Amino acid sequence: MSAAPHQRRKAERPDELLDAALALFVERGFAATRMDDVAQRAGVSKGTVYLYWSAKEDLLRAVILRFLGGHLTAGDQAIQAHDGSASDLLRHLFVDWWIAIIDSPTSGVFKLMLAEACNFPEIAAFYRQEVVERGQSLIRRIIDKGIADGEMREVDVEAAVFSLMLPMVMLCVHKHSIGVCAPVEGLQDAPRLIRAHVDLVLRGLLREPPADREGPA
Amino acid sequence: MSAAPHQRRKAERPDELLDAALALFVERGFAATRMDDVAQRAGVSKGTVYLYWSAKEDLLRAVILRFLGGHLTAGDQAIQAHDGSASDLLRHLFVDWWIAIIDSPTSGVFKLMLAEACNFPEIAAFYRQEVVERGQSLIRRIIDKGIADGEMREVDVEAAVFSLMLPMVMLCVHKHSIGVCAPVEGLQDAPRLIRAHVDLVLRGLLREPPADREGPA
Amino acid sequence: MSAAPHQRRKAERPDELLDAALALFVERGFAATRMDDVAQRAGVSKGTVYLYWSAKEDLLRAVILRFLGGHLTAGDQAIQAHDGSASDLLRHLFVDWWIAIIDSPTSGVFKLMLAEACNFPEIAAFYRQEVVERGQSLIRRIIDKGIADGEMREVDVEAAVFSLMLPMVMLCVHKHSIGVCAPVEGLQDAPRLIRAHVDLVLRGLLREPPADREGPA
Amino acid sequence: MSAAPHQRRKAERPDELLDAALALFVERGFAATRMDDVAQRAGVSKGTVYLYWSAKEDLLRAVILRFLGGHLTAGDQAIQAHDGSASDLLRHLFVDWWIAIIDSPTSGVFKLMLAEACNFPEIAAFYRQEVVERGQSLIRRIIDKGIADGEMREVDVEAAVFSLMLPMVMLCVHKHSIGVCAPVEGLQDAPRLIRAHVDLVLRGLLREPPADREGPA
DNA sequence: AATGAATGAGGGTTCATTCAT
DNA sequence: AATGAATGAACCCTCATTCAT
Repeated sequence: MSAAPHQRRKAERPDELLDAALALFVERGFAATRMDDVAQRAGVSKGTVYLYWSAKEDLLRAVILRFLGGHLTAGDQAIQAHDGSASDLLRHLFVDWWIAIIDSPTSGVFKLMLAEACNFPEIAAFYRQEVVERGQSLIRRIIDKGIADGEMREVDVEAAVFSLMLPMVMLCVHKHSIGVCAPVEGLQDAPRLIRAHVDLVLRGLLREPPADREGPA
Repeated sequence: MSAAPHQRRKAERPDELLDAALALFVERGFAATRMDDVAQRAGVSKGTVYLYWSAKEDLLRAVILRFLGGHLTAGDQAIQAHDGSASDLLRHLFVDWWIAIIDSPTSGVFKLMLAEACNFPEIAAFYRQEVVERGQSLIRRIIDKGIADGEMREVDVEAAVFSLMLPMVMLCVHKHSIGVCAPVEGLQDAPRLIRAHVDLVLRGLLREPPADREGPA
Repeated sequence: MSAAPHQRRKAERPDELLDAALALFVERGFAATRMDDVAQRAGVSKGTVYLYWSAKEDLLRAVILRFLGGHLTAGDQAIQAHDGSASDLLRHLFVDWWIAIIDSPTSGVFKLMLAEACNFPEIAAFYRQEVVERGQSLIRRIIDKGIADGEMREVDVEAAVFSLMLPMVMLCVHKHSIGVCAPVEGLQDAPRLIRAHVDLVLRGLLREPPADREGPA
Repeated sequence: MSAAPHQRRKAERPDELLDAALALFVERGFAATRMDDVAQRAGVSKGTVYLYWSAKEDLLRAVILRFLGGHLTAGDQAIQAHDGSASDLLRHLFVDWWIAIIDSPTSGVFKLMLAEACNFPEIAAFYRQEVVERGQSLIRRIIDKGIADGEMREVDVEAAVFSLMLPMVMLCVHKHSIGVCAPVEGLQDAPRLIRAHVDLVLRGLLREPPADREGPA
């Protein structure tokens, strides 16, 4: 409530600092971000950051962990709760999930991870296991179900997973990279691209493509 | 064959330095790479780098320019020379072009650009114009041709372009990122993924999908 | 017997803090000791130290003053009370006094003073006056008496004083320095060294050395 | 010869820096000395120090090693070369050696070592082995010889060694401590104190003390 | 009296850049 | 053209000190 320099806000501080750190790490890169900048953006002084993490690297770890926590578990549960066909799952859950991700701060973590993976192999290993592989497995289960149900052709499932996922991740990366400073016309409207991509790939996957109602945008 | 080794050395210095700089910028990031590291990797002393570029940023610019030069023009000419159908172009030229890119140092430039775009907007603008937009335009022309020939459905062309391109770029980025330190099973075999992706998307694009000869890999 | 434990605590806080501060200042040096360490060793929080002393330097001053208070006055009185010969005084009072000092926390103050004298000239001046010079004067009076009584030769009294005192101080310093981390064999048994030293010097001082009853230890 | 900022003096720099570092470490203590101060005193900039030692602690190690190198070996050889009696050795070699030490920068190393031993146990172990124990052993051999020759009584040799050495070391420590900022009258004239101390102890050691020619100073 | 979150100046160390050789 | 010693600004991190509670 008070605005005195010595506010006592231990409870809120860490989250504010993690928000600030994520924004700056994503925008400038880890090495190019100064601890001072993080502190200032969160409205505290340099020393305060060190009350919560003992080194810049620890702060990075905390940022990654925090912003990769919830989403995947949410996706997992949504799939289990859903009882539609595989193409329904892709057309709705998958699409909605990625639209939400792109709008959330988590989208930045993809850029951050890809940029810093080599410098922090231990964080990269966590990312691969908890994000990449869990994500792959979610999509794979959907496609497997589609094939088992006879809805989809017997494709190279692993490759199809990547056809679905890689452009999603790339949209996230792009949004926080070229998208910020040299916007590419047509890459701005992520929801439209996501829907169109899923439609296109789905038509490639399905045994019986739907009647063609759509013309060019 | 060539001049004396010592002479040849001199003439090749800048290229050796650019090679070294690219490798390190891609692996560690621009800010985390020291001029000393670049010099050492090229087998010269720190001061020598400054004989060719007057600042670290200039070196970055030179690296980007050098490694983004040729490939696109080559693609441009190949398309013009080719006289097959749109699906042939995608299945052969597009696929071969990207397989070559992934194996070349240029694949690293994508990671570098995405990581540093915000810090060097001027380089990002160049990249958008010379790489992203020219690339888009190449693919768009192929799809436009496919539609004009009646081979392809009247899809959202812009979205289809991104469906084709984004995973290619993502494979490049991944190769120099998680792929280095926490390899993801299934993402290692890029040629197979590229072919499968083009097949899948192509089947989504074509008016009359080919008979289904392929099972899962 | 005493007040409630909580009450007693409060009253003894400053002393507990001074004990902690002395131990750490002696072990690590003044500059290398953190206020936090002092507080923790005394079982209080950092801020509490500032309730009693307003700066780290003040704490140092308090430590020095406290631990250099009593001993010398005690020595003074003991000499006045004693009515034996000069050699008796040395062999008993002097020896016992130093044996007690070495075992007490005061021995650490010598190390602390010698290490910090240049940085705190005002404390050094106090030390010189209250400790060095009063100590010198005590010993000088003993030797003067020995000479006046004809028991001792007419030696360079000032030099003899230092011959007696310097090794005592050195034993104290050593105990808290090399003695802690790289013990020197033979320097561990301070009482034996003190007695032997006094014997040796006394034999050098006396007009008629005692019959030689002792062999090597 | 030139005074340009970019002098090329790799050969002389380290010694100049070690001189500066010793002086400051001795005067202010290791922790209280800034690398900046060391650099400035040697007339170079902060970064230059790191061209020669990679951390402050390494600089400390180098200082200790450099200034404890020669003296003891010199003492060793002098004893072997000398063919006089044990009392001659003490009265001349020992006295001269310590007078030289006190006047040399090495005397400061004793203060530095005693102050920092606990913080750098590995350096302390080196000091104990190379300085303390070698020094002890030199003196012990002299006294052993004196006893073997029948010149000296059969005293506690180890204790006698300390009676001779401790005041010498203490004079060194004192010179760089209280002696700098709160000079003690009578402790200023080290040569006189050293000679008087050796005389006194020698008279305690000898079987037949010399006739008493000397009065008080 | 006591706490401990917060501050910010300061020190160790790094590294882009310069320049005499 | 090439070197590498030297510089000094900048950054990470520490810690004496403050102050709201």
